[in-house]
Amino acid sequence: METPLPVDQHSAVDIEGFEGKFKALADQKRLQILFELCRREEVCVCELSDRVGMQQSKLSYHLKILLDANLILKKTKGTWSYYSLNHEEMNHLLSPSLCCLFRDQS
Amino acid sequence: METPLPVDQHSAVDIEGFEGKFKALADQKRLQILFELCRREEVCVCELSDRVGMQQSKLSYHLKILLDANLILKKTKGTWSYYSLNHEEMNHLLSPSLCCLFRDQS
DNA sequence: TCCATTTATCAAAATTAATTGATCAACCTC
DNA sequence: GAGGTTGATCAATTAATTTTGATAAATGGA
Repeated sequence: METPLPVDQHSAVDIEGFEGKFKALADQKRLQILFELCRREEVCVCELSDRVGMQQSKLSYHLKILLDANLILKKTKGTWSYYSLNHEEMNHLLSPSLCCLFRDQS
Repeated sequence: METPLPVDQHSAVDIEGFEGKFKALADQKRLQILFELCRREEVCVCELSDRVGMQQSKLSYHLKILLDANLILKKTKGTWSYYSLNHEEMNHLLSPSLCCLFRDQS
């Protein structure tokens, strides 16, 4: 049996939110997706599927995780879904040097 | 069957290394540990165990993951192990605003 | 030496996450 | 409306991670 959680209000609140974001980043395939999204403006699922060599259902699974973590954004046009990087969120999370990996070099 | 991996040399190399670091960050208990380590210089396992309310074997398991990811440092004195935050690595990884969560406010 | 303390590690069980192939809903064109 | 396309979701399987309690190694003190 463990003693109850430590009780730093501040940490409890903030840390919970970050777990999800780091979980989303903690996967090579999802990093690959983010890296790819960086290099294009908006990409539809079928194009992304080609680019990263991942079957559609698997890709949708990972995109959902990234979307739930608010690391990417989604725009729907008819049957198509276009995904893009949430630069603001990424920059808020990662160091400037790391951001470069996930942002256009220009 | 999936097509082979996408072939951006640069991404492949860099991304692989970050997966491990983000994996280490992707857990509430480990974020708690990091947060706690921030507020002290060097902390031994038994003190940390009290502070975060986690049994010793579990804590050692998580400390090892953080250590393997190079996010924390370890110093041994006799039977005691003292852990501390690897500020350099954390700062290299996280945004300045996020670093603050894991660094002394001074 | 004997005993208590600190910490790491192990194997088993429990929990959580990822993959797969199939299906479904929405939309578009003819 | 029929048929094709896009993309989300589902259930079942597989894989990976975490938890647990026990044990072991190393140290220090009586």
